[in-house]
Amino acid sequence: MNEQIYPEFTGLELSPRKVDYLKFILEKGSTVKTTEISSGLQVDPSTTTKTLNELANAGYLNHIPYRGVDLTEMGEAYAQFLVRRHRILSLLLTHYGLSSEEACSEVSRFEAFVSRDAVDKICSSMGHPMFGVCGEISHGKCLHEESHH
Amino acid sequence: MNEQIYPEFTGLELSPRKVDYLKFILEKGSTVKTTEISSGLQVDPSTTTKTLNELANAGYLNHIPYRGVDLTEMGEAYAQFLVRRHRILSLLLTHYGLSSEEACSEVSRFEAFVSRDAVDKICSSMGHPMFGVCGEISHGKCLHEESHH
DNA sequence: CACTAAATTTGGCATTTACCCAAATTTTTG
DNA sequence: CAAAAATTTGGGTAAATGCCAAATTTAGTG
Repeated sequence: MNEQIYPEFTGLELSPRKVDYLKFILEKGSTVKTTEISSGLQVDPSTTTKTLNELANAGYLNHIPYRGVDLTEMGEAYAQFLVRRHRILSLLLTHYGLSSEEACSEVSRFEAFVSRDAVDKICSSMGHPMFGVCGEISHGKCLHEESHH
Repeated sequence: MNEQIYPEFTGLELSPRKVDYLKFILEKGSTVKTTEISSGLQVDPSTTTKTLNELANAGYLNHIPYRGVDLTEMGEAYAQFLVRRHRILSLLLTHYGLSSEEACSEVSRFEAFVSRDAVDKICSSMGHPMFGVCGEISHGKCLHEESHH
């Protein structure tokens, strides 16, 4: 019952790279330092700082300068969707002859452009699988939505 | 036996918008005028001219100024891939609870980032379907590739 | 505790994609 | 042929990404 308090989202609000940042931060759990992200995503620290600020201004992160970032409540809910999307789509592609690695890197290229609506439909059509090729799949939101019908 | 004369391509060489241009031009067949494209893609004619020049410089189109464009041999082969990719991916999504329209517009958003490798695998895994939700599917290249194994 | 090294942030720039507007230029047409 | 329609040019803008150099802050160490 956390799902309802955030405004609707389409899943298309973030650019590809910002999606990477949020997923990375969620997967690290807790506070993350600029350097961790820079080396994780292979970009210059100054680039990281700037992107982090944008994500913070948009409400996804709390950024304490020189200290690090962590997800806001909204950022966490959103990042959970991002990870679910990644996993559902990757799993889907493995059903069509792609290896886990291929599926994963393929999906990384386009996932930012797949809507939440589509993901939810795919997810329920697959029977809300619990495991994907890159980890466990959580279904907070998509299950809720269905019961609203 | 036209498929081999072009260099390998990954399917990722064109930006999303350029993909739209090529698909549009292929579907029009024959020579296309700037205005047709502008109104078809809903952009200013000057934008169209510029994009057309870029596609021509990259070898996909012949552009005769003030007259129009048509696909080079290479451009046509490439555009055929683009259309096949669009149709295969759209068809795929309709198997997961999306309507034809949803699938089509969803795919339009991300198709430019799906590799030819992935498309070929999906295509053969689906048994090279002949019809998609937005038209007939041609399999020039993907069938050839398989026999090369 | 001062000082240097490491981490972060700022400011300045560059590139790619995409687009628009206004002003030429070319083609078409009445 | 002259006005209208179509195209192209030239000049700009904005978002997304990312690097470098310089400044700032934090941390580690005698």
